[in-house]
Amino acid sequence: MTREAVVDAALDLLAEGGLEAVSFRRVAARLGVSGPTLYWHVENKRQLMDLMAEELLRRTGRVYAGPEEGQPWWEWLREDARRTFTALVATRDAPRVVAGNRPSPESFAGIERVLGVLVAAGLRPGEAQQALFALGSYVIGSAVEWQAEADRGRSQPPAPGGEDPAARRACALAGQPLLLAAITELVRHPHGAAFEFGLDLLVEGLRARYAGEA
Amino acid sequence: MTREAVVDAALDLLAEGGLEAVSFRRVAARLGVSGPTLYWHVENKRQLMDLMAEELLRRTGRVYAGPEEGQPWWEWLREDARRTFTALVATRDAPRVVAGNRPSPESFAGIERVLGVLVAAGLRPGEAQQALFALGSYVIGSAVEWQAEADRGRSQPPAPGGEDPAARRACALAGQPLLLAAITELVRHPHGAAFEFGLDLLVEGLRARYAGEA
DNA sequence: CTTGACACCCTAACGGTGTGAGAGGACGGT
DNA sequence: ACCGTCCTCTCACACCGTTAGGGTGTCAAG
Repeated sequence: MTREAVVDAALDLLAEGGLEAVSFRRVAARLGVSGPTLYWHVENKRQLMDLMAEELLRRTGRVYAGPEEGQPWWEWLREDARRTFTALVATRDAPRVVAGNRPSPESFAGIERVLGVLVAAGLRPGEAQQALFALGSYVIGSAVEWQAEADRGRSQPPAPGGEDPAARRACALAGQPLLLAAITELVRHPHGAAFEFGLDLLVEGLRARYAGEA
Repeated sequence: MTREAVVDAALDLLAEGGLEAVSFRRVAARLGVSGPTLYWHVENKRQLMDLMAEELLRRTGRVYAGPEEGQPWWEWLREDARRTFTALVATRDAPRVVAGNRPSPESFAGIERVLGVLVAAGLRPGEAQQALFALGSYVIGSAVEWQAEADRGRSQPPAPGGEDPAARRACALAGQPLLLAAITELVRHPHGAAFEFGLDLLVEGLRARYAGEA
């Protein structure tokens, strides 16, 4: 009955039933423990959420680990963002849990390492931090938006216009030809294409701005 | 006692006490009405949140209005994102309310107009939509992150290290010299600088990619 | 003038939530 | 044998979203 076990149980509940399924009583029940007992291991619900966010980020696979041998820093930034995004989108409501959680003191060392890489590439420390902030904001913003759309699709599938999805879209978007064209164009792409588009803008912008100074 | 009044009261409560201060009973009390009465005007709490998000976006000042005469599309994109960001950051918890709300059907017309502008600039409809998605995700992601930090500063000001903020930072970040350098560098900038950095990357990336084809 | 329909509001209540207070059991050191 | 510390319990509070059902008022039709 450690604090880790509590966080694990909470994350299990999150994966199964979404954010609203995570309650103190339910987490306790899953551990064979009754309600307020959790207050011995965890200070707050807020703190539990923070711990969950931290653990979720840790499970995305060695975030802030640093680039591999011979890998350009921009490629590494891109891949790290991509991995975080897919991991967040994979488990239900994970983006909403992670959103707005400042890295814990123990993550500072990792951030420090990444800043080191970027500073070695020619960025000033402030620029490096801004770049990290921009990438992080974009990743979690995209993940939140993405999951919200997934939830919507799960709750209101009864749309008029028949069974064919294309026909339904055409019916719903009558009068907005460009939106219709955009969506039918995007439907052919893999699911993460919209995310990749902005990611490419950010990373390539960084590369164009700072590459070659290392 | 219209639905608009309910949403207005809810937004007042949000501005005063944050998201957790917005409850059906409190909104009703502010309107001189008792609890479940709201169910006559509003279907759900979820729907109330959606309406609040919609109204919040509307109050950012004519979003999706279209560029002004002689204004390049990229400048207009940038300014629109900036206005939305500052408006969201201005009222407490507004980012969390807005995050993950798909534009209502009535906003489709506005989106259609923006897509028209971008398509006229040479983007394909799918690209235009991806650009809008990227900008929107970045804006709300930044706003959420930003406000979360503001909340944190409000809740845990008792930090060790004395009164001087700089000394406190130096104490807290001992061992992370680059982070310390980054923060002391950023403290001199206006508060929106970190947001502006990523916004510039996105907008300039779009401009470099598609300008001149119009 | 009466009657009925409808819009709007009420109270009572249910099950759930986060959280606090205090009691009690297990266990190791003195 | 006693104490203190860890851990869990029960009980209780105040609040939450939501449902059910019973009222008022206004207003049109008979």
